[in-house]
Amino acid sequence: MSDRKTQFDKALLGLRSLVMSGEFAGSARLPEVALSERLGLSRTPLRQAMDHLVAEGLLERIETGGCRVARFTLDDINDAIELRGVIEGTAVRLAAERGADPTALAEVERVLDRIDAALTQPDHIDFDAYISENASFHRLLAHLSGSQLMQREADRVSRLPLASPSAFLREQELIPDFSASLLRAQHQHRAIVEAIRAREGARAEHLAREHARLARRNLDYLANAGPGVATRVPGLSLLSAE
Amino acid sequence: MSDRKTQFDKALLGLRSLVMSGEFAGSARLPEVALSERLGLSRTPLRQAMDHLVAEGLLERIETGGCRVARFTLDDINDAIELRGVIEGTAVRLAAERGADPTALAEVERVLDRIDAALTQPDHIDFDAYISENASFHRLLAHLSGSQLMQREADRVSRLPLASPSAFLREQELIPDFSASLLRAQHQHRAIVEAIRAREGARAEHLAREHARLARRNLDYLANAGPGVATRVPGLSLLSAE
DNA sequence: TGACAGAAATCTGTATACAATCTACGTAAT
DNA sequence: ATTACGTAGATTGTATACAGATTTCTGTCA
Repeated sequence: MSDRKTQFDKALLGLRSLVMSGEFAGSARLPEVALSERLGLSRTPLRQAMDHLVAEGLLERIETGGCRVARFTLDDINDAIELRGVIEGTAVRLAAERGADPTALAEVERVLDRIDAALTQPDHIDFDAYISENASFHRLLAHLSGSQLMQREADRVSRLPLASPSAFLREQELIPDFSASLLRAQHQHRAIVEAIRAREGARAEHLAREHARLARRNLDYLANAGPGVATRVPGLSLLSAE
Repeated sequence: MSDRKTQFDKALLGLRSLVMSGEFAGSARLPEVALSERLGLSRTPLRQAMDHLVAEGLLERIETGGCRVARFTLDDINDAIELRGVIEGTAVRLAAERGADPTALAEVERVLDRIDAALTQPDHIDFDAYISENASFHRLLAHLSGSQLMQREADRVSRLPLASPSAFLREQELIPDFSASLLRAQHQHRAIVEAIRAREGARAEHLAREHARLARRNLDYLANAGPGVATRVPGLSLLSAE
């Protein structure tokens, strides 16, 4: 079965969340024995997980051996978001150019309907639903290209630290005009799908790029919102002062 | 020292070249013990290397355990080349928009001069020099953006199977009009740098995308050139019939 | 007091041992 | 003949042991 939890999976999830929590955010080396004991497994799967996170960019190798938590500037994260926009943009352009599978398109629109439902309840936006459906939308979007590679790379770039489409969605109460921004985002969602249907590749690409920029606004705001916020947004503590 | 050859490095290089040679191209599982003995190391660094090649896309995991050599369609490789064009295009666009470091720009132009020198000798094109300088050019190009992330990702996408800027350069004698194509490529190189200097981001981006398309032409030709060629071009034997 | 050398302790990279799982083959039943 | 099943062998995932390198600590000397 593919959903069998292996020790490596445990190590990966556990280590990632430990790192994102900021507990090891200094530039010290990650101690393998201590971590493996803490996670309840041996060094072998832990080191596997460390390799994986180095590839993801969350950790960086130390010349003399071992890893440390990587540090990011605001520019780094903005670049990562930009790159996500570019790759998602390419996926939707290819979907438009090559023609998307109607079944997949229909499924995307069902997701968009559910997002509408989450947003249009007056006085009560269902944030949890939005977050989960938004993630689905972005996953399905890459799928529309019909290219396994695009799907994989879009997925990958979303895992870059703080570049995910959902990175800042949990911080509703911290960001001003947040629900207005969600409505704008959903409008862009619709426009992207419309462009794909109309085989307007360039338009779809530009829309996807612009869509990613919404995350930059939120990031910039949170980064300047003072130190108290850093501890509440997972991963934000990895931001170095420049 | 960072140039200390570790067992993992040996495993990575050895395994990659074994896989690219096509010897294991069937869909059978890669036997770890046999491979580790053959490469003269233990299973630990070998498995590390396998993880790395899975992330690179050269191997794929098997549900029930272990890895096999991934198989590619022509479409897969064309997508990889397209993606390389997109990412290199983004890097040069950012370089143009943000302004490239003059020192780095000067170095890029020195490389271009050396490519000219390799190409303009009548009756004798220095292919080896071209290959090496071309690789330098592409590496430096990503560097111009000033973004570490772009550099890393451009590097990464060049390692996708058969998507590297140099993937088909060694097959000069197999491809018709090859030297003409090299001249065209160099013309595009110059234009890209010119666009960066002029801060013409969109132009730089489009040029880089178009530049990547040159590789697609070569790929399409080699893929249809019959079975004899597959054994001569490293990695081409991984192409599945569709 | 500060710098430096050397030794002790710690830690990583690698090899190997082990257990759970998968694969393959052979046997039996339909 | 073909399918189901069970067992034996092989193979992976994981833990642990070990050696070399690195960091840290301590004591000495300037």
